[in-house]
Amino acid sequence: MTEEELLLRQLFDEEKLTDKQKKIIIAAIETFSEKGYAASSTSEIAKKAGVAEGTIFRHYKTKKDLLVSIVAPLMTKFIAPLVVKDFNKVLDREFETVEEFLRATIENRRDLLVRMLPVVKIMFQEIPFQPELREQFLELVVKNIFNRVEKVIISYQEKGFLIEMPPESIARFAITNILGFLFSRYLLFPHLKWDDELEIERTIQFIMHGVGKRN
Amino acid sequence: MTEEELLLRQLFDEEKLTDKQKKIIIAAIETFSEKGYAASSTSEIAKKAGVAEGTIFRHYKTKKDLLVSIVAPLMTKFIAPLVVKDFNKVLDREFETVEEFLRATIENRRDLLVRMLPVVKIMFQEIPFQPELREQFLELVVKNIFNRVEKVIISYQEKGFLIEMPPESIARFAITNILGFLFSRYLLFPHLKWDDELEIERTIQFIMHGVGKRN
Amino acid sequence: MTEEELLLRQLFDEEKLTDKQKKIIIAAIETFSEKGYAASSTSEIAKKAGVAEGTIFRHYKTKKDLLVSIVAPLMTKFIAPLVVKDFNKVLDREFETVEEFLRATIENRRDLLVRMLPVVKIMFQEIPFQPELREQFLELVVKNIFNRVEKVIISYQEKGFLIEMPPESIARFAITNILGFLFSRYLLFPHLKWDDELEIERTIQFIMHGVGKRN
Amino acid sequence: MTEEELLLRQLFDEEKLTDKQKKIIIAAIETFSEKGYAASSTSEIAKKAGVAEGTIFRHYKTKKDLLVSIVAPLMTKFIAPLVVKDFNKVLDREFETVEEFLRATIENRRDLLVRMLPVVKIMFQEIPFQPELREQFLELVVKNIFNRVEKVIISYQEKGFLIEMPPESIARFAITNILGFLFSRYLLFPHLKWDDELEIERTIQFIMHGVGKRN
DNA sequence: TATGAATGAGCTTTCATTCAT
DNA sequence: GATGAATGAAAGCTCATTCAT
Repeated sequence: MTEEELLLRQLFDEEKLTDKQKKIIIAAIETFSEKGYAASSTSEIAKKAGVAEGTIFRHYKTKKDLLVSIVAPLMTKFIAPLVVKDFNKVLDREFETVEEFLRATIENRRDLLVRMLPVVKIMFQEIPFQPELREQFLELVVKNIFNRVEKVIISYQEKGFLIEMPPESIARFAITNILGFLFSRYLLFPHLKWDDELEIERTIQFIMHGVGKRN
Repeated sequence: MTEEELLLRQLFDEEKLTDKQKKIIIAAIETFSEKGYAASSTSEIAKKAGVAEGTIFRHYKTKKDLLVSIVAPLMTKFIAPLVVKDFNKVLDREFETVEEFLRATIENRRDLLVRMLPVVKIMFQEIPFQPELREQFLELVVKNIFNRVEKVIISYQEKGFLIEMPPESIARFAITNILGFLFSRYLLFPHLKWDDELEIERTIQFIMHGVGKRN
Repeated sequence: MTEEELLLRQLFDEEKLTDKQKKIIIAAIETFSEKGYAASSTSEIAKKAGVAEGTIFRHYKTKKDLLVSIVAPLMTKFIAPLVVKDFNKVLDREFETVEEFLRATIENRRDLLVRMLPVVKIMFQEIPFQPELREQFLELVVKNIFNRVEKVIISYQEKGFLIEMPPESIARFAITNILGFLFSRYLLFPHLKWDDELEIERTIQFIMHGVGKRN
Repeated sequence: MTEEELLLRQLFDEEKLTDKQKKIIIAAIETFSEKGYAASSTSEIAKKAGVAEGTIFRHYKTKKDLLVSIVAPLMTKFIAPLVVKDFNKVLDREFETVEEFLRATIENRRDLLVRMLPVVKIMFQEIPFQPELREQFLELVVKNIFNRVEKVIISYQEKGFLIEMPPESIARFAITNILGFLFSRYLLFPHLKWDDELEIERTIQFIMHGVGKRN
């Protein structure tokens, strides 16, 4: 059992899901992620999950309900915690540079993030079309993350490691560049050859120093 | 007739499309952009275009053909030129700073880009699911743009305005941050309040100097 | 319930078909036989069968699949056995003339054959256009029947009742003339008046003695 | 230009058809023959004929009209004459055997018949479904041919070459066996290996003497 | 006369959803 | 709870036919 499946099962246990429900969710994640929500059929998901078509509708009133039931709890319980996990520790440590913080943050979470990419992919694919998800995303993820991240940023600004730009802008740039790398790497052009360590290092360097030459 | 429609019509004239074909394309862009490709029905597009459903299939053998016929020529004829337009002029000018170049590049094109956002949205929504589009995108847009952008970057590197990072990485960061802003601004959170000029300025500043403090 | 339907139901039971599937097959046979495969619509078949159109496609992936599913098993289970049924008995009997054998063979089977004519009609209508059916027909019917018929012919040749022509040619002539009568009678010109018994007798006479006068 | 095309063109000239009409008819024969009438589309015929779709409907009000326009004149002007051609000569000649008559009749016409098989195929495919064609066939071909053939048969009966069976029955058997051979050979199993001369000889022998042994 | 874009009815097929078992 | 046959609306697509040019 992979770490990802473990994580999902943890989640399942909290929700007290039956065995069939778990299989349905795993199959749905795989299918939605590969083909997109609209192009996925419930019959295909049922087949992949090894359950009857009717079983899906016993647990989820509609197909959209299945989508929301997958993405919503993962937004609350998984993605937000993933990003802000251990930030308190970081905040307590002294003399740490921002570079080290970023490196630790990215590297610690990269593997897991990669494994969760199917769900992330679904999330970003569907947010433009599902107002329900968009609002949940704003409420649960964006606000949550930005709040926590801003605190870290302010702390580093106070230590003189970061410029005086508004914390939410710094947060946006940091997140944009991390996600920008991950999206190029795993969603848009997974077939190209990538030197992951080097790209991460460059991303950190870029976030910190930009590309303008200091004279 | 909006400027966007004008632009489309320019494009149409080059392709010598009939009146109905133009209406179909406009309706398809609108529908695909609003609902995504898979969730759009040809009957809805036909209705919106004011033509019979059969007319769509007279011009485009399949629904996917319609998608590709919309996105592909816009990739070749519009998006790539849009990004690299006037780069030669820029390259000729002396004493110009990178900041000014970025500002000119972004501001010149922003309005148009915003109007073309429906197509851009379709492009990025469908690239993960349509290998055909992904390859065309790599071939027509990525290579084309990166080639041109790299020349500009090298020229600025020679003038001592940019650090010695590989040009394609600098290009990736610049594009990531510009698109990152535009996506947040227009696709993900169009409902939030934005101070566009300020955000553009900050994006430029960020690209140039990062967020690390110079001691 | 007619004898034909009884026969079909026998067949159905072996295949363990649901009630709706049986209705679909009966309706399909009727429709294909009346209008030909290509001119029959699935919606008409569904209406005639009293099921929803979707039900047809739940059981038969495509319309062609429905055609093949009707014709193929009837070729294996019905037509070949029909023709060669009881041949062993015939082979065991002594002193029987070929005329009596032909008369028994034709008369025994004529009623049933007439009732199965819809399926036979479909078979012969579609064999020129469906390579799949043609191959199945060759494999299941032609080889099977010719093998058995040849044995009978050789047995009668040994008894001195038949000339020394190759058995497969004799078989071909016999079958041609029997089918030729049945086709003229039931497919091409069913509206003409026919004296069936007389025509059968003449057919037998013709097969045995030809039309040349013995001097 | 093959003999078949020559024949068609002869026919065309009598009907004073335009060049496009001829092309349409040739294309329609080819398509109907390959796929059957219902499975052939007018657009495919138009493409094959090198004319616009509209052109077909300028000359033939409906698709069925095109079918009838092809089959009907060929029934009157071609098939009936083909079968009964030169019968008068035959009737005049003395001492000719039936075998020689059949051999001459079959062999003389076989090549041409083979080339006309597409039309013959269409005719027999569609007669069961098109009452119009069936009536024309009965009127133009069956009666015509049977009349002429019967005269020949009676003549040979008078000469003592044929048994006293009703002429129309003798005609039916002869035609059945000739067509039976040609259908097996060219429509049902064209892929098998055939020794044409031998089969024709056997067919003649069979028609004359049957398969019963003379003791 | 010939064209071919346009039509819309109708085709085959898919699919989310229901419900008797 | 679980099933899967059945549904029927709607999907993508085809095609004979029309008509302005």
